[in-house]
Amino acid sequence: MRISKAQAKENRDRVLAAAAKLFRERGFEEVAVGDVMKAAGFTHGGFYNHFPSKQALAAEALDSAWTQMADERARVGPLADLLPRYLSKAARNAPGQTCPAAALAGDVARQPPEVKAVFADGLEAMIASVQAGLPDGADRRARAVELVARMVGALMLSRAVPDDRPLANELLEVNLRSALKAAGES
Amino acid sequence: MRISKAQAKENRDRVLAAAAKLFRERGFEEVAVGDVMKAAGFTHGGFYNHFPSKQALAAEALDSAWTQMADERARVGPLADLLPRYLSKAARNAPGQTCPAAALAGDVARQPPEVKAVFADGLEAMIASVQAGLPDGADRRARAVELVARMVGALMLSRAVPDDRPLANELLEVNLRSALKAAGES
DNA sequence: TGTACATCAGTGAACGCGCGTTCACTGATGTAC
DNA sequence: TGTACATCAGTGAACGCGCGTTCACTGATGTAC
Repeated sequence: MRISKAQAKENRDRVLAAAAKLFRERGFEEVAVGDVMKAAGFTHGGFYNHFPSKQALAAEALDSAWTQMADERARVGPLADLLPRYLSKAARNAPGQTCPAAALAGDVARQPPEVKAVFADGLEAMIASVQAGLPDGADRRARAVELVARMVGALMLSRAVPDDRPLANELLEVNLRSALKAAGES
Repeated sequence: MRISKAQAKENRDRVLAAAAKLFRERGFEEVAVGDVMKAAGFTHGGFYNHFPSKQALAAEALDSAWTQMADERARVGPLADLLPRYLSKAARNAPGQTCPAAALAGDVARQPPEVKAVFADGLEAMIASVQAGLPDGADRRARAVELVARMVGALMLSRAVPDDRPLANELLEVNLRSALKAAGES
């Protein structure tokens, strides 16, 4: 049955949203095209009406995840409000709805250039946004790059450590404290 | 043909070394048991004489990679010598021979608890080693945790960005500079 | 505005392929006597 | 020390399964007149 153009676009967006969530939760390879379509409420066959390949979906879904994260940055506002959310246990336990870098940097490193390019664009935007929230100074860009590396590293490592180890929370807390210090100096 | 016990152990070690390299290069899911055996010079069927499952290999290979990295830390010596190696283009391009955290943290986050435990042990050792190389002070452990998060984050992000973007090197250089500063203060 | 037909989003079966794992087999090593 | 036999590391075919992708089909939507 054919569907209205508006409906088709909405359905495509549902697929993309499901992919953005599932890929961050399980990684590119561990999510099947069928899983994404099922999560969006469809059967798998229709996938290729919207995307030429799974890899193309990966690139678009990554872009979509970055956009979602940029929207949240805009909504939350100041860096001092963002950091405690970014380095929280809640974020740790919800990779599907949080930073694409922390969820997918390892996977993206093994993806083709097109996917890496999308990743880099989103990361540049994140760095620029963090930079805008830092106190003035000649090395503000450098401080932003450092802070982003630390945020992403801390969240990733915390997720790779078993929940019940003190280290899992230590990574978040220690880095949050010093990140707030970096964001607060003026 | 049966093989001598010494030879069998040596063969097992060869499989483990191949796995430690391949898993870091391509991730757990993207490497087949057959790939590992072939890289070690065997056919795939004999794998189960040495390991009960691919997952068990993943845990052992991760442990092996951490040991290899700890050996290198011991060999290189002072933190000020280690940091320029860790955050180098050479390291960026050789995930199979460098830090397991930077190569596999994303994958490990989705692995069962046994694998996460091995990861956490290696990470604790790395933190302790970095801590020992830092200037004295009450918050030395915290500074070590921060530094490790930044090192791992910077290397991972650099690998996820296309080689030809300035950001790929900026991540390494900026973080190296400030890491050396953190290591040098006394 | 109404009619006839082309379009195309979604369905579900089917494809070829590579994966993790199993198995029967081989023959040198290890061991019981 | 020598002999007979059990052991077991390595081989390569085979297994069942899930994957990405293709395809014939359906029927409501879009469009030409």
